Formats: sequence, structure tokens, C-alpha cells
Amino acid sequence: MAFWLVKTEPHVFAIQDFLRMPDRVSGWDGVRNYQARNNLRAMSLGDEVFLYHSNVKERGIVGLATVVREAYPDETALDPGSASFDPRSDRANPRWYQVDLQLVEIFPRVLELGFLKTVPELASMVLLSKAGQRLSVQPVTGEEFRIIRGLG
DNA sequence: GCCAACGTTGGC
DNA sequence: GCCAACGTTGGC
Repeated sequence: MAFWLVKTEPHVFAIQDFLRMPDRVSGWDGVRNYQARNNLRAMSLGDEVFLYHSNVKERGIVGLATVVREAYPDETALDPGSASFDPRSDRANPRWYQVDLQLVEIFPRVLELGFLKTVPELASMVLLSKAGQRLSVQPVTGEEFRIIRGLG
């Protein structure tokens, strides 16, 4: 069992959008960064994933999902009609991958970035580090998961 | 809207 | 293989 955090801009995909999906499951596609992709590929069934809303006023961790399908080729990279199309990817040798996530819970309040920064136990979180600031799929330690879960 | 911090691209 | 230019992310 491992723990992760994925970022999303809510005007593109918000955590509430899971509620409109069958079984509250959504493909997590469109990731076009190699380190983020490698993290997607390292996810296992049952891993727990925090969702983070970025680029909005109330930015922060908004809820929890779980991995219900492990990494498989990202169809949007292979579809010329998709905005996320990447001509360098092909079916025989896919460059980009996605997983499927199922919503577990929308937290009753947003755990805002500014607040997370005040929690001493979270000081070394990737999310709060310079290197991780821009990484859209990142690991979370078991201890960090436990603490954040308690706050949500 | 600005811009720091990175990642990627492409000329050489 | 280096590195300048460019593009993107995302906080502020």
C-alpha cells in the first residue's frame, strides 16, 4: 500500500466531477511530465490518493480517491482529436500512461495550502518542497497520509 | 498579471 | 552533449 497526491485545476477537472462518473470512477489522463508519469506507473491497486486543487483561490487538498486500475496507455495521447494528443506516442510504444481513480471522500473542508504549511509534521512533504511544487503526481509518506487523513 | 522555478526542445 | 530559448506550472 502506497500513498500519493495528484493535482488538478478544478476548471479542467474538479473532485466534484467524480460524482457524475459511473461508480465515481474517472481515468486520470493527460499527464505529460515524465516524473509524474513514472509515479502513475508505480501506483498499485488500492493505493490511496489525495486530490489537490491548484490554481484557484481555495487551493489545497480536497479529498481522497483510490486506485482501481493500474497504469495503462493514455488514450488521449493517441487520439489526434484530443487536446492532449502527442504524435510521439504510439500504440506499439506508448509514451504516456493513465490510471483509473475512484472517489473515496470529498473532505468537508479544503485543507488549504497555507494551512498545510503550518503543520510541522508536514514540513518535508513533496507538495511543500521546491522540487515538488510543480509535480502533478507525487508520493506521500505513510506518516504524512495519516496526519492529513486526520485533518480531513 | 507577474514571475520564479523547472522541464523540454533544438541548434550547434 | 551543451546550453540558450522557450513553454508550462502554479503561487502570489
